[in-house]
Amino acid sequence: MNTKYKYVSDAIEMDIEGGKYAKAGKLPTEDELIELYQVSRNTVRKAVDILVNRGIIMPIQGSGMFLRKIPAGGCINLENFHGLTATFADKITTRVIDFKLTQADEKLADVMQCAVGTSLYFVERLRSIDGVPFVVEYSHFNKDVIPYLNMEIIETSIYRYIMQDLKKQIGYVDRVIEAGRLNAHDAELLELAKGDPALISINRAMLKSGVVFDYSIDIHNYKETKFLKRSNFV
Amino acid sequence: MNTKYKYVSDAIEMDIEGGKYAKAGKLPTEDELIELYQVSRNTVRKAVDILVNRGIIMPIQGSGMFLRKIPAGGCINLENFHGLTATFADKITTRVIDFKLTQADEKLADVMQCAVGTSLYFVERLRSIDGVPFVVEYSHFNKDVIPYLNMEIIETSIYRYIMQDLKKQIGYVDRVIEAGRLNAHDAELLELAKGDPALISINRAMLKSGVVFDYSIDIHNYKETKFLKRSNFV
DNA sequence: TCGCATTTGTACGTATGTATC
DNA sequence: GGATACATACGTACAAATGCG
Repeated sequence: MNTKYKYVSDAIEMDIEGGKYAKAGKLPTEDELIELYQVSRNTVRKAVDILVNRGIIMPIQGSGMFLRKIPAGGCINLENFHGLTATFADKITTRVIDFKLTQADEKLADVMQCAVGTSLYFVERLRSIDGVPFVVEYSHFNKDVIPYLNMEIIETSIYRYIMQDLKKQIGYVDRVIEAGRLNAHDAELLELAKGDPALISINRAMLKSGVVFDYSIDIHNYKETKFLKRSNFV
Repeated sequence: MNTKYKYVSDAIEMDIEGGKYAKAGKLPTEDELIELYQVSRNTVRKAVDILVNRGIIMPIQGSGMFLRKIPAGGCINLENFHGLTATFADKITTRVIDFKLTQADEKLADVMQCAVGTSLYFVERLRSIDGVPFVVEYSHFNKDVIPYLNMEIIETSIYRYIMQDLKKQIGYVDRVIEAGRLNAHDAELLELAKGDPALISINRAMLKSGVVFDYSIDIHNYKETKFLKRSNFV
């Protein structure tokens, strides 16, 4: 089910990343994009809206649609979907610490909106970027949604597997971000000291149908991680 | 310049907050909202889109537009604009630590996209919620945009002053979130210990015209602060 | 300073597709 | 399979901000 606006949005984004509009610092006008992609104005505007919401461009009435400058130092853009693989792509290495089948206890059943006893995959992974330990991820996946997982999948990207192979559409992600202290276990994995600060992200991911399929706790290396959040107001 | 979609969006949001749809757990259908507000379908959809992007509702095709549950424990929603006053409203007290007129040095001129030597207001504030120290904010405001500030304004909400009194429209906010350690000064203000973890947010705010008017560094009490980020995918 | 062209923003209408119930 | 409800996509017209002459 491919849509025109998604196609246009992706095409524009790739052109931005390819540096096509870097010199001008702005996109072509709406009329030019209409001509270029042979779609209606609404479709161009819907495509552009996606990029606006992701903080990539900044339209200014009467003037144009300007590229937003990228802040220094590999931030994880919270609008990008599963930040890590989107931001660092091929630089990531993953070490699987634990991988097993479990059952939802009461607390997990509550946050994952499933029955107590539902089969869950539990995965603990250490992910490094250019060899530097970056984040310890404790993940729970609902086996009703993701019937099968293996080492190869969890060593690369589970999200890609869900979308490309299982053909399921990810709809919504809730993320709570806070700071805390490292326990001994996480500190060792991240090559930091027990009691050091930690940047913690607790995530709940849902399909378009609203079904929760992932609940995970990410303990980030505070020296290496920055989150970027860009907002637009109406 | 009041728009219909903003009116409808605000109206729906107030109804949600007032608990009008809590029992059903979902909004009226698009057709019902069209009838209710006497606007076109596109306008209803645009109004609803705002709430979707803010993570307040979750439309599911063929089914309805469902309310998204609010996570426990007073998170600051990163989609809400200037989180603090939006989230905690009347519980906030502000203590002004420092307030002076300065000039942009090279670093500030760079991030604020103004000339070196531009007049800036510098404000240091400690904000508490229900008497608990919550965040130390170090803010720089471009005096070309905000020609006048006084104690009363900085003790309440500068953003409200900009919008309601100066009638300027806030367009974009960039926010970088990281964790670090408290220095002695901030620790004392937050009633924590030097070296304790800190949740740090560094913000740049722009008007709709793209002019940067605020650059601020917020040092949050890590025991009290949680950020909430909700995303939708296409 | 004024006016005009450019460019994005708002609002309406219509038709058809697609997922859910 | 039919009804319901959200999603995509086309079109039109006018408003509002910017920028240039």
